[in-house]
Amino acid sequence: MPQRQLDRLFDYRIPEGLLDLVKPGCRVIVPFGGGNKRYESYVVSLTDECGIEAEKIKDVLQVLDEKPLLSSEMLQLARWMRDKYYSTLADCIRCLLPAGIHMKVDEVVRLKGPIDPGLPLKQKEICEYLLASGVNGAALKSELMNSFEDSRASSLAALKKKGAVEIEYLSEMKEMTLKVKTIRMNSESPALQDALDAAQFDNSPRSKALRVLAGHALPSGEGMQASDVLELAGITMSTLKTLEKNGLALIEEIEVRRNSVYRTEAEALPVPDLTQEQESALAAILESMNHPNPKPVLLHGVTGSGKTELYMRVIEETLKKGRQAIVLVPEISLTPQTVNTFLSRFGNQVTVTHSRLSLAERYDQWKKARDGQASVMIGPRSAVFAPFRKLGAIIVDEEHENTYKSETTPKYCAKEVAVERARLSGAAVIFGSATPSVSAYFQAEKGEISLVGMKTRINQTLPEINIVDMRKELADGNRSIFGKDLKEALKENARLGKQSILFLNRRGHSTFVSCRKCGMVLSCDSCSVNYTYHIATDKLICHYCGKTLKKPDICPSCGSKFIKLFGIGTQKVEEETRRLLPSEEIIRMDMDTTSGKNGHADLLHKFRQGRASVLIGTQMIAKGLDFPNVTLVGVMAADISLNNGDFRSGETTFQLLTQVAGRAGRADFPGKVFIQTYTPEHYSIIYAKEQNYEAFYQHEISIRRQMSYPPYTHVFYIMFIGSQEKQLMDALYELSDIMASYNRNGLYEVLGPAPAKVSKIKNKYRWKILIKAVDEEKLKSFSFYCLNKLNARLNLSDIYQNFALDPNVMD
DNA sequence: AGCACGCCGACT
DNA sequence: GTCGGCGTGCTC
Repeated sequence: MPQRQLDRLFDYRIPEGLLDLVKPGCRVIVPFGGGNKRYESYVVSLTDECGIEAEKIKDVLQVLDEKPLLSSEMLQLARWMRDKYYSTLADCIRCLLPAGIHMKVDEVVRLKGPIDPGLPLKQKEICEYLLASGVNGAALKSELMNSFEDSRASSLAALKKKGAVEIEYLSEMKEMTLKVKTIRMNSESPALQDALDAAQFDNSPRSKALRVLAGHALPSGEGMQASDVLELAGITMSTLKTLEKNGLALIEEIEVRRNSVYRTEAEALPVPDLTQEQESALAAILESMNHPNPKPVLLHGVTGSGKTELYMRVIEETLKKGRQAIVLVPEISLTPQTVNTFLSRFGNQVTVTHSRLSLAERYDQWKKARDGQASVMIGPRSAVFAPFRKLGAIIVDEEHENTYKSETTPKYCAKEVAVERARLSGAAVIFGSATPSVSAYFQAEKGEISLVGMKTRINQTLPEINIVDMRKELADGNRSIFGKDLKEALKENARLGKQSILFLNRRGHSTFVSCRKCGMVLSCDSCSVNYTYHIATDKLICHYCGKTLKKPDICPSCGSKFIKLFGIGTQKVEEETRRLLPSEEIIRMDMDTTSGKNGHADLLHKFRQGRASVLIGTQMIAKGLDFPNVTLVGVMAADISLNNGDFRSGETTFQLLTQVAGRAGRADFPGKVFIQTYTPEHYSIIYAKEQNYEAFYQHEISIRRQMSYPPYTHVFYIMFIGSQEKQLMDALYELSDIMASYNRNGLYEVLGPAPAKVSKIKNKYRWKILIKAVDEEKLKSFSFYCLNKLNARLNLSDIYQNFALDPNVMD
């Protein structure tokens, strides 16, 4: 059961007939609780004795698996995850298994005889419903309960007690398909045109929904994924349901077809010879792999140094030893080209998972790994759970990417899981990146992981990188979003028939405040984090400590009135680019233009084919893409990612700019990069220009030390969610008092309470407290000690309490 | 979290 | 008396 209060093991008796079938790692169905409700559950271990009175113990009812789904190693991994990520064992086990194998146990209510006319009204209504809508007087409990306005739980219980109805359980495999809700406009509806016209003029959820639908309508009349519409329009499902009710739209459940993109025969690629540098890097990796419990390796190889070829060699070695390998990649770089590289070398030993596989296909891949039909699994973070028997190596490509942290419970980090899993099975872990995360490099410095470096580019020249000081452009009277040089370069590139990419690394909705004259960015003095502007309240808020202030009208540093909110979006860039290059084809790629099934891939394909000369987009076009004809890259506003209100902003900016620089120009055509910024002296920008990781790291790590940020400290994150804001605040202020009183020697720094970045979701308020400390274990025990005190003092049963250690996003 | 049990007011 | 509303505590 995924509830914290129930997160323990329960003992069951195995009836005679099932004795041989129940094995650790199998799923069984057991009765649970007073009502003996049936649950799918996992057998963790078998024993002859337990400390429970014999009469309390119930029987296992059914065994669901012939072969265990979980090895003892995986069970151990699940237990480790529970402790590490404050989750329940059941949630962790579920996370290790492929989605779609789970059993659904339907509860059916059956009427046992004629209806007693003397029954109270509510109970009689239940019986009448069963008689009228049920099959042979039986109906699904969920449907029964939903057909009444009020709650009938106690009435049903009364009927059960009297023996007027009984509950039966039907277990069946969930259908092994992925169904997706889609919505499309109902072109038959006479009211549709009027509704669309009216939708142009306001911002009601309904109008936003209609605009999104109209904007993405396909001639084929195919529907859009409902989840995409919700995201694009910023609305909820109920709005769409209303549209359907009014006959303006149709909602359908559509089955995701079996996707065979990666089933194609791999094109044979030549096996390249290793360079001197690759040879010695490989030797170093293999040498460290030969230890019985190898230390993880950080492979720091500049862009184009041939990391992938090294991965292949490591996998070859692993397979030779009769062991298996996992390759983790960010979902976005899981392109057919990447996959083809592995397929061409390892053929049908390779299996690939990705988010667009149907549930059945994911299950197939999972079984292949378990049953030894595949030896190499490539996939995003969840591939770290591939059920190999003798795992030999886990490779984590683009180790610095934040996609390795899961945002749903259990909030695991695939990199951490990889290390633990490798420890359990004596496998090697290789982290690869051109711009390693500060934390990984820090671990390498401390000797916790071994560092292997590759500094030479094969077949690649570094583009010319120019930093454009936008303050100077403004002083020179240039108010355009393009600096002079970038403008000229864009025109020149178009004239030469070459392609250009423009980046606007803008993330999230909130924006920062900066002075266009002196470049000063308003930041909180107690957290050294930039203030975030909230349009709803017209105030600046520090997301770490919660300090709030009014937006100033003049710059506190130089007194100029050019103080400005930074919020240019990709649309604005597109508009200006069209004005600059009226005869060129331009593609804009962002959340608004890539919603469809293949929106992303289609636009990239179009650009690759040369059917457009400028590509404008957000981060999504920065990662792992390689366009040979692109010779110019412009970063429109490097400051946006530099000032996103997170202590990692320097790191992410450096990584992004370094990646971007790698996009321009390959061997034959040297490229040009323009980085536009209001803070050209920022170390992230300067070192990215120099492509000097080492210098960047030294600078960054010294700031982390000074400011006590990770990796020098750990941050424990507590979020309370509830419908009464005052109750949340009171509870968290109480918690912060408790923490203050136990924090006599100042080992822990308590920040907050503060509202979460998204302070209200679905009418539930969200407030948080952050605690910083050097020692991870002490931090955890201190936090939980104080939380226990708080829970003993106040009744917080209607508050949802959420915890995370060093989370990816501090929302 | 569910769900039963148990204690209390409203209504036949 | 009996029904059903809600608070409390248990679940092998």
